[in-house]
Amino acid sequence: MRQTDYVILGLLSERPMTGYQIKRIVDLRFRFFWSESFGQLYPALRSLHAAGLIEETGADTKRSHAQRTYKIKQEGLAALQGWLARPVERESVRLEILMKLYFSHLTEAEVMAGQVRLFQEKHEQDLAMLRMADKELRSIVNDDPNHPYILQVVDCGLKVNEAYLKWSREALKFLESRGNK
Amino acid sequence: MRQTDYVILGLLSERPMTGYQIKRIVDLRFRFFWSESFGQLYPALRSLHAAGLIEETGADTKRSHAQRTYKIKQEGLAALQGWLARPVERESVRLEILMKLYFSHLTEAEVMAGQVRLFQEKHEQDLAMLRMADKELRSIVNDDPNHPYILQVVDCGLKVNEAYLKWSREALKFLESRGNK
DNA sequence: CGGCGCATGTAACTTGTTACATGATTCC
DNA sequence: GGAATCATGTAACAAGTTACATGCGCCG
Repeated sequence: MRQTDYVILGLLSERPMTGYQIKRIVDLRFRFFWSESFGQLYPALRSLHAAGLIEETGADTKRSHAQRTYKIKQEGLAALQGWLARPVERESVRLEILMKLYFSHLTEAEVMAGQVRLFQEKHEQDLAMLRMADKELRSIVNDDPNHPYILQVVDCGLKVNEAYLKWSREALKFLESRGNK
Repeated sequence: MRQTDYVILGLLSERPMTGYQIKRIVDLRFRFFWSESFGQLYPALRSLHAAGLIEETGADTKRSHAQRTYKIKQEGLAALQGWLARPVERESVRLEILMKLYFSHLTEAEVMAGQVRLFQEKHEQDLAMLRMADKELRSIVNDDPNHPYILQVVDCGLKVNEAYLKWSREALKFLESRGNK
């Protein structure tokens, strides 16, 4: 069982879904701390099905590219709960921008400023999306037992992205002052 | 050329080094935003050598497990500078703790609090190391043209880890209040 | 009827980790 | 001479991406 398997089980614990829907949700909601590709998702769904942790609901599973909606089974939920209780194994972060910046005395400050501006734009977008999610969730926080937990996740995103943006502004100020020399 | 190749070129641009020393530096200084394993490093050193971007300095390269000290060549420096100027391609973050938290209405709040405490401890360590690096660098900021840039990198680490810790405290407060119910 | 969005799937490839084997050097 | 640390290397595996092929259903 890989991390991908547990992400799938988690999302299926909310409601039955297709692989495509899972991918959409990961891209939208988990964007700032996770990613999955179809190349991981579809094989993982097959193997979870083969392992009896999820089942297919609905009709025509015969056609080759028919829509497949999966539903979590008791066994799947148990596996998910086991994972939730086990300590985190892999926390991976790779920020190419920081590696570049580390060596950027070898290049023009103005070039590096361009890199930081792109970084800043990306995280401004993330922050905007997180603020929207936060606002919406707060208005329906009591509708579902998992909403308060999701708010915590969003809050981490808010804080980290605010830190990124604050840093971007300062780094840009520094690089721009260098560029003028 | 992969990301690993450029990290190696970057470190060799400071001074000649062995693969082992590169690994040590990545583990210590880049810890909070990067990682490399020996399984990547040694083959990468070979291929950079074969490509003529780095050269071996020193004597006995005949023995099988002899120490190999590599030095960057002009071509290597040019390749590195090219990479620095190209836009960032891959920015990857995977925070298992947030994925777990997202689904943690399915488990005991006290269990999840344990996960957050581990996260908190890890980032307290990172922050302590970053604060030390910051202090030391500030005292010798004019000794080397790359020090001001490295300070920027450290500053990003400081801000992000402070955000993580602030979040951890709040998330713990939330989870502990849930646990008592 | 053409394009778009939904949808599934896989093969080739790249990337990264782990475990292991080996050997050199230093210091007690 | 034994332990720790420095040091190199690889093979097997695991994880992840990309590019491509297929096909459905809806809307204009």
